[in-house]
Amino acid sequence: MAKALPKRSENYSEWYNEIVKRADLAENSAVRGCMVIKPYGYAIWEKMQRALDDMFKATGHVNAYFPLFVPKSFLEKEEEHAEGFAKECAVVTHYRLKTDGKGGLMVDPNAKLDEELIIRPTSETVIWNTYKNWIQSWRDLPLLINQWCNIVRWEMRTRLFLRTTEFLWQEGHTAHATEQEAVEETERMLGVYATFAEEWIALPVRKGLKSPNERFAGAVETYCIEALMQDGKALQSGTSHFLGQNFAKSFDVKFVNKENEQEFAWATSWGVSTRLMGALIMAHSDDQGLVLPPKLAPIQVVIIPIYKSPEDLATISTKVDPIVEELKAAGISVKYDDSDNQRSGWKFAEYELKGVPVRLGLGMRDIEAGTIEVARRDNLTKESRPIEGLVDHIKQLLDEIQANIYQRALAFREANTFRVDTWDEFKDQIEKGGFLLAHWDGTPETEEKIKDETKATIRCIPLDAPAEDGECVYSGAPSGGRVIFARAY
RNA sequence: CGGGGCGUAGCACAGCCUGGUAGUGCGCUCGCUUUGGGAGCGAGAGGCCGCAAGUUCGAAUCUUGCCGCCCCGACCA
Repeated sequence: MAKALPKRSENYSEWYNEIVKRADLAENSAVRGCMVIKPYGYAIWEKMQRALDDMFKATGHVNAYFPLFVPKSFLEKEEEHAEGFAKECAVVTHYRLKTDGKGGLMVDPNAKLDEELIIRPTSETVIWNTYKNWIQSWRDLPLLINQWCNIVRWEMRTRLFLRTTEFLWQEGHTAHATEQEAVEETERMLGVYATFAEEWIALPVRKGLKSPNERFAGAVETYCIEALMQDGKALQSGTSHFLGQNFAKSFDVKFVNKENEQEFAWATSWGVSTRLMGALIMAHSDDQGLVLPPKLAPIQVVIIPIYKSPEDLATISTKVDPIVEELKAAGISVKYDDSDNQRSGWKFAEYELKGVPVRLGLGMRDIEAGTIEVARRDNLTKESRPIEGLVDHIKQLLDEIQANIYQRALAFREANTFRVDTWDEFKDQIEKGGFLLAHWDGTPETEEKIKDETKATIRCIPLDAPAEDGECVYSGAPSGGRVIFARAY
């Protein structure tokens, strides 16, 4: 018997790593900090990409592609941006190798680049350098572009999907004629991310603003969605930045407005990454493995035959084939696993590990009775029901599972969101995890001290927070509303 | 870059302290029996014990150096 997964409650981090590995999502590569996304994991990512891309298109965006390399001089143009990213950049300094005469290779010292190239940690600079040529008049605006690509951030420590040296993401970069339009775009895309998280990943998120400390380097305002994982830690799942005119000024992107005046363009940028895969895994999975929301499952329904002889299998297959066809015709992705190299019990466990939302089991006993076994991954229940009307039932069931895992995650978050009013309560509760709603005096100093003492950061200032007078949980200074504190990934 | 740990079969590990023929489980191959929740029994195949030097009659084991990986911190989506 294969080794059981570590228990979620005992060693969350090991449990997470095992699921990633055993469900065939990804593995560490031989390259430092980089990950190999395996076909099954990539299939889920592709579904995310497709859904997001449709949402971007529906909001007027188009895709394009910009270079991987950022000349150093580009990166240094926006001062805060440069400072924020300087510490985590991979730098290309040479363009050629040569043989060293001992069977190895060495960097050719004669092939030093005049200007170093940074492997993009994000593309604001390359893109705004290009936008300079694309934007002349208010008629060129808004410019609504997205790119799907890889980026590199040289982090000290990495974790599969949550933080890898290289990762996949999309980054939207838009230019607008007015501040208001840009702010609206920033908020619109935050809304798109929240909708995607909730409707597709079944992940409830809190929308909010980052505190100045946590703001994106070079942004005027950073909006984010924050989710709560099952171990009580927060995961920043997407960000949308209002960049003001910072990049337009740095890259001299001016347009002539309707009043015939020169004006700097207003910018936004927004991104989500393969980190969403980490969110998906951590939010829903259990001690049996991954739990996939039906909308993102590469295989929504798996059918497993239970048989003793090849003759039985043939009989079962005759019964299964039309079911497969009907499910496909209904737009449901289905796999009939009639492979003969594993026993049915093994297959049950395997597809549970991989998070397949619905499993159908069909054996000779069912054939005599005209029934089929329907098992749900989300709550691990199963029932025997007539084959009659199966497809409609499954359609409904998939919707129900999607809704159920969302509700479950929401209930978890609500049960782990606490209003905290004293510093003692704060210190006590932060050890147990969860979102802490507390008053904050609005100063970076207080935020920093809280972080030093408890490792908790302000995840966001919620957009829907009601105004509420109170006293800062740390300093006692007056505060106009509660913010969300948590320990974060 | 600091603090800890680990490199032995495809994978997970024991053996090391106290030097003496290379082990276990999973997986793999073959056979028989099984098959409604990760099958059982039997027989096999598979190793430069991370690399290098040293000590010794003899090193997986002791010593030194190097390389690699993991965990914890600093960094961070």
